[in-house]
Amino acid sequence: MSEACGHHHADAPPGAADVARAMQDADRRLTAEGERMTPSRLRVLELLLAAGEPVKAYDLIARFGEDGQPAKPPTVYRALEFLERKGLAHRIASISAYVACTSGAIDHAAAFLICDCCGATAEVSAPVAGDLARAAEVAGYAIARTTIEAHGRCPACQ
Amino acid sequence: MSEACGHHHADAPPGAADVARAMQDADRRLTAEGERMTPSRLRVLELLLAAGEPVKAYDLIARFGEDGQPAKPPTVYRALEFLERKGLAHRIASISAYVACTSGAIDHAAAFLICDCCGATAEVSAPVAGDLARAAEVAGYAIARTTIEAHGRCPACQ
DNA sequence: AGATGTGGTGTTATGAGATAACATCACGAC
DNA sequence: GTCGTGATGTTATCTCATAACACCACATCT
Repeated sequence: MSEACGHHHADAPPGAADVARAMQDADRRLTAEGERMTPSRLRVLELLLAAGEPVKAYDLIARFGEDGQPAKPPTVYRALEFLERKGLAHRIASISAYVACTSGAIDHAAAFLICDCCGATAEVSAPVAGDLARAAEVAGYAIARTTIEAHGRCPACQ
Repeated sequence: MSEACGHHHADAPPGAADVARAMQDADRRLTAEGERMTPSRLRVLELLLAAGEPVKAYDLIARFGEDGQPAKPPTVYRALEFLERKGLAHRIASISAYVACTSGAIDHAAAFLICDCCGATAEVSAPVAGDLARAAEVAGYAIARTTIEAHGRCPACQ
């Protein structure tokens, strides 16, 4: 996740208690909606939450087994697709990575600030809806979803 | 480039004269800047301009030779990197495709409206700079470049 | 002219990201 | 209990992108 600035310094990852709480919240919410929070889906969510920063799919695959056994790619990609569909995770296209959603809102258009130095990301909720929606209206497009990713340096890396 | 809507209808591609003119403009401008507009670079630019919509890298590779001979991947990826660096092309991360720049401005932050049905795209210039810049400032991030891509349906596909 | 530095190209090979296809399984509804 | 639906396991493959290294073109300096 890091680049040429020489000093690596990711955010402190969330503690195990935070991860467990977020997982329980998600589990309860989705189960109430009639969705199936299966072990694979919970495990991928756990890995994303524990990382606290964007993670590559193949890193998830490698970390999947408790005992160091990797998962098969479709196992993880299917879980990611589910989590993304349910608003628990986001794909960051510009770096081909995935991150747990840190916004309380569901069904939200997310935007990301991504540090090219240390890999930290900040999720900011839909700061651009107004402008972009206006541009789309002028052009006659009906927008279904957006990918908004800003790259640069986080406060610590400047 | 198209999806499940059943009716395929890309924009009419630009005519050969338009392509030739755009290539000459780019050639003159960059040559004046001391850059080398080599045959590979011109060819990739030509393919992008002629397509008039986002093109996958391996489609460019396949179409590269006049006689149907494909290029080697690095040839095309190097040209794309150059064209993107010079503001003549953009990568659209959410669909892993490349498109010729249709904005007159150089050094601009581009945003795209992408039709998931027919693959048409509209480049709109940095409609979001204000909002996103504000969010970045609040979070303390120094932004260097942005990826802004909105997916949905173009007027013709609705 | 000859030396040399920089940037571009050709080529081989491989790494990284993602999905197709098909068999099997779990579970609720009827 | 059988049937449909959605999840999973498994194999294989496809797509996207780059590393590494040799060689070449061209400008510049002496």
